[in-house]
Amino acid sequence: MTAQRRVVAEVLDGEHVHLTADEVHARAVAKLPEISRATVYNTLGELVTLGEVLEVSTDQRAKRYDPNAHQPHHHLVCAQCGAIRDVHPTGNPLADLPDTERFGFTVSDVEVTYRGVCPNCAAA
Amino acid sequence: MTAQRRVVAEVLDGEHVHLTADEVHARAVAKLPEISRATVYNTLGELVTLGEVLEVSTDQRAKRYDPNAHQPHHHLVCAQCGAIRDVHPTGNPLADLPDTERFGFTVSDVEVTYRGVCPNCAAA
DNA sequence: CTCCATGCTGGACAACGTCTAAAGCAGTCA
DNA sequence: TGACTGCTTTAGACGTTGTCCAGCATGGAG
Repeated sequence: MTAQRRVVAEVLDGEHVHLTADEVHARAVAKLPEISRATVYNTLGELVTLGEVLEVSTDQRAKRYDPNAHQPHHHLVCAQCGAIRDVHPTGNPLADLPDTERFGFTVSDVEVTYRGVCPNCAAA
Repeated sequence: MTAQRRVVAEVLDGEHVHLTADEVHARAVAKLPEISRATVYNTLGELVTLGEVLEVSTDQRAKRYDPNAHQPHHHLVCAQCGAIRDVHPTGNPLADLPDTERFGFTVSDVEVTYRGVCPNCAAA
């Protein structure tokens, strides 16, 4: 546990939104000016490997990091502004995939992304 | 309808796999050597707008283009080799999102991505 | 034939992420 | 204490993917 890793962890812990790697870097620099981009990427990668943080890619521009890794949830994305909310649908999509549709895969995870327009963008 | 657009459409029609933009470009060049990358991107973008082709992003490296746009389906991705299969789960995930979880969004679409390990990678 | 609109081309550019060589910074062991 | 060892960080180069733009080609209208 180095100063750099602590700062990255603090940034993610403090902000309960879905930050991009660059946003994490920007906030980390505010706390520790000499931290480098590579370190932020490395640390984020380690946190993902450890299961402390989830990688989410709702658009294909930049990965986002979700500190809420311990409670399973899915995402609702505004198609216009890109805002992301965590949502908790009922039902279990894993159970909705019959064996005949698994093609021999060992299926371990499902990711559900709802897309729509948020109230802000709808008003504009 | 120009020669370039025809070639892009042919590539997508001929290959029932999920190609990246660069793969589409490579195959298009084989049929029409002077086609440029920008044209492929433009044409793919138009096809997506027209609803003829779906944009899929299962990894965050490159968008993939799915010619099977007219039948709703979801995707099963191998976490190791990246292979993609179309799947048709039972149930309707849209109905699984209660109003209290919509936060005022107008939800129009759901994308479900199953992740696992394909038989090939499991054997290796 | 000339003009005009449209589309194509090639290359520059931008965003995002990864890699590498070198330096820093503990601990360990004599 | 001083050298050794291994891990981390740094800065920047690099690669990939995608977008933009200025100029050229093409084909139809008048």
